[in-house]
Amino acid sequence: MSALNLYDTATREVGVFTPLKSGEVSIYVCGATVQASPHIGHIRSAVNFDILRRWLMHSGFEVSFIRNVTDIDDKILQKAAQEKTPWWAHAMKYEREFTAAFSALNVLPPTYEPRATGHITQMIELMQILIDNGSAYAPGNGDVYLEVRKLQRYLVLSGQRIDDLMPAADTDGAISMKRDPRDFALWKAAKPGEPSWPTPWGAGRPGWHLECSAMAHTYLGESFDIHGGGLDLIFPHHENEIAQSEAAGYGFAKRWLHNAWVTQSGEKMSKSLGNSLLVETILERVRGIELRWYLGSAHYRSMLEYSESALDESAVAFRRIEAFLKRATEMMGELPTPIVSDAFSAAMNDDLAVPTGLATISENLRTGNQGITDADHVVVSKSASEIRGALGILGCDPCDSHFEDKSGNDMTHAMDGVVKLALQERASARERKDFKASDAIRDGLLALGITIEDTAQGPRWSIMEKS
RNA sequence: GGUCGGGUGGCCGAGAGGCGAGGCAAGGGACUGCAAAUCCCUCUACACGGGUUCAAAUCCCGUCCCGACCUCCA
Repeated sequence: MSALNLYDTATREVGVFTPLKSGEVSIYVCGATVQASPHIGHIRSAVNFDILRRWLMHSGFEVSFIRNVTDIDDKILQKAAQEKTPWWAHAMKYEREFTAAFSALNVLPPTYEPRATGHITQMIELMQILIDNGSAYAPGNGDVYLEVRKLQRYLVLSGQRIDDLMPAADTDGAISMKRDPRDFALWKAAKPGEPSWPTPWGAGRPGWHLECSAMAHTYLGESFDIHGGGLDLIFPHHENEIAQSEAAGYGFAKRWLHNAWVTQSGEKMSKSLGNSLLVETILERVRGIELRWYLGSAHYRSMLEYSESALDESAVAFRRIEAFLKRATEMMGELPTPIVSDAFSAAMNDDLAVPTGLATISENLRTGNQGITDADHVVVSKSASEIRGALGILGCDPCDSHFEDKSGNDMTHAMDGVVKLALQERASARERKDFKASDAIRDGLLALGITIEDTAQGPRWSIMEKS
């Protein structure tokens, strides 16, 4: 089997992935700033990195997966003030929404999920190092800045030059205490009424995502394998993380992965544009597993142009796969064992080429369906196993216990009996060629959301999924 | 202005020098009492103009168009 190749934003090239420690992979992904409800763009990012994680685990790696929660920032304070709720209550509310959305989409919980507010000590330690070695300065107004002109390297991810950057909007001309307008805040002095934590340089709160540098260091060490996040974090968020960490002498991330957006009419989904689609809203239309299938089906570096028809089409395609697995299971009398095929592996090893991987599912689906028609157990078993194996990597295995109905009032058995009684009536009507009566039964069941299919092995019924 | 992506059939979406991924839709067919489900067949493409090459969707040059980032967006 071929080795895993991954893209690296820093080099803009796909190359062989070799972890720092053999057999182990450390990943830090920028999670949510919990200031509002999650939209499908946020969750796409989580799904993409979850697929990476599952693939690494399948490939035999021990994966440490850290995904942070930024629970203190300007927008959280601003929105909490608008809603007249304490900032921490605001943050917690949305953190729960994110957690619920992750769970609904079968995103594995991270190995650890550190919150910014729980790591102020580590941030102070980091700032102390940066001030001591001359990389950062505290001009006395309570802020702490990183001096970008002193950095050995800066803007290595975005490939820009400091002098090409547009003047920063936050410099406020003469008021600025910065040595250079491009210097950025590691720590921000508290304004009256704002929450703050004491430091040697004054009370305040984290600046440019200092928490990510501090927490990555705390849980993954000075160097780690992969840092992930959305495309829009490249600059300035990730550039600043690199600057803060490298100035402290850390090796930091060896590889950078960035996922592309979900767009609408070609435009990025964002709250400011008013075109964001909340996960909650979409889940009224399709099931979590279907939304995940949709979000995961595009290559992670490609924009995913959202439309209702594309979502619906994708859900229908997924149900076809599900229906096959169900029929295959009925035919074989047991769940197919998941097997990851060589073709699917090759696709995943090529920078997680999910779309190419999906082609292998389509091919298996076709041969598998033919196998059912031919009652060929060997063919059906192989196809079903390979499909299940691929779906498992994508986090969309319908047999995954995560997607089981946990309501506890499973009426399937009773229902099966009732429907079979109706089907017996229909069968006898068909025997006496009373198709009017037999169709009436079928239509009646259909009206209740139960579809009937006549197969060589007799009729089978299923409940239509919501759509 | 700087930086980075992208333009592939009716639609979605891979590929990155030579064998036309795959899906959806459409049309035809098989199966069926009719359906449904399933299978088979058919169709169409690489934004534009040059160039390199035996061979270009793929490499080079130029043009047009779209998008993103440029100090707190996934």
